Amino acid sequence: MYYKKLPRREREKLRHRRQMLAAALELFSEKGYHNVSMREIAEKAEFAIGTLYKFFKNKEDLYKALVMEKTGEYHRILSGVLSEENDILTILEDYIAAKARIFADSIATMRLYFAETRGASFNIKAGLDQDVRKFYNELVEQLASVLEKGIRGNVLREMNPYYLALALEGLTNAFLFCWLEDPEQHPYEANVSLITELFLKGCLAK
Amino acid sequence: MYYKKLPRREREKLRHRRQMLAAALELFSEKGYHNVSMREIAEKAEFAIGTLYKFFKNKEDLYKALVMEKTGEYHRILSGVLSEENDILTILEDYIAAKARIFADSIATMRLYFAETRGASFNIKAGLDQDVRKFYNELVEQLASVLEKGIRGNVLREMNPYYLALALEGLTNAFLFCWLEDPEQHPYEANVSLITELFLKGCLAK
DNA sequence: CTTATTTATGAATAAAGATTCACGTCATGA
DNA sequence: TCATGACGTGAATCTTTATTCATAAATAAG
Repeated sequence: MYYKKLPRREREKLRHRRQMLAAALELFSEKGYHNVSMREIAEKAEFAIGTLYKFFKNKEDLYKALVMEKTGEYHRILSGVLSEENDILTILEDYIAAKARIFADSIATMRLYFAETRGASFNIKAGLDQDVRKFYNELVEQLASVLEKGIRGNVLREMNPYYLALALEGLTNAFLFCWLEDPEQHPYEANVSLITELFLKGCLAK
Repeated sequence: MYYKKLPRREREKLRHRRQMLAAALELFSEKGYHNVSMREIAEKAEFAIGTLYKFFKNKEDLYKALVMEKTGEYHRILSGVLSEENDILTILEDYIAAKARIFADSIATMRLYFAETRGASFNIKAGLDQDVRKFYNELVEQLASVLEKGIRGNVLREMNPYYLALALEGLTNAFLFCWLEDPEQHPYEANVSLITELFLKGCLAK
């Protein structure tokens, strides 16, 4: 384990950095990029403004670091699920459930994540935009290739796998948004099987 | 026709107001609320800043007027489709297609609309948020009640109609977003039937 | 203990942008 | 033609932040 080797000073520095990012996450996800000031972040993290600037070149840099870090985590998990050796249907259910778990773990991150990937990425000038999109597109592509395998194996019917992936994303996201707005009224976990069913069999009677 | 009765002065005033809103729409939808200045809007509309403030109390007021106006239009159309006397399947296809048409008509408005309803509404402090959400929720409820009719008529299978409406929204929105990002690569119109099929029959083989 | 180095601080600076308002300009009616 | 009120103007003001930097505190090295 690398971090054990690091001298105390270094470890502290990393911890401070994490604290700053945690404070920033909470604020950004609640109020959005432009409605949060560096002063606010500094106060919440219990550091001086100047200290923030020792760690991050500027506000955009801080934001980018935050989003990239969280996006990376998120995608690593989902990508892992999609790489399992299970059969398609199991993978799909796992994927849908994994999304639920990630959301449950950290609503704040999710808000941020969606603001970036789904909102027309108005929050920030440029640059980040591209990087996050890349992550997201990779995930959709990976999902598409899993679905394609299902199609080739005659488990799923013949259709454009990319669009199918898109559909699944749209479906799950709709429920996740709904859940975000009113967590106890619309629990996502409870709907995992509904989503799976709907995706596989549609809503037509019989 | 009311506007004919209005004295010329009044009509001009209304036209000016529209011009300002049009300029604002273009800018906001392209760069987002916080990255557009009142000066910019004034210049684009070819008025002085002071004039803008004669029409709108402040920036937020202008934004709100804009979003509410466009949201109203959008929902009036979709609500109309949902109120037709046709059978469920026809209504559904019409609905999906109507969404396509609206999007095609004005990408700018759509960006704005989604930034408000789907992005966690970071763009603006409050107030608007609620009003727009209300519009959106009404629409989903209306869609749900149409779907419910379909369920009662045994055309669709037994399930929570609200969640079904949610699913359809998610599905269509995913494709619309995709189209927004790359209009010629992923034409939405071309996918209307794919969406309908998928929604009704799912993707399971046989 | 002294010096050097690294890290933390927050008052001061600078820039951006929202909002105001005292003043022109134009149309209307007497 | 002149008076009046509605409309339009944009320089000046007022706020709000992002960002810098001289200084202090903490830590490590000798």
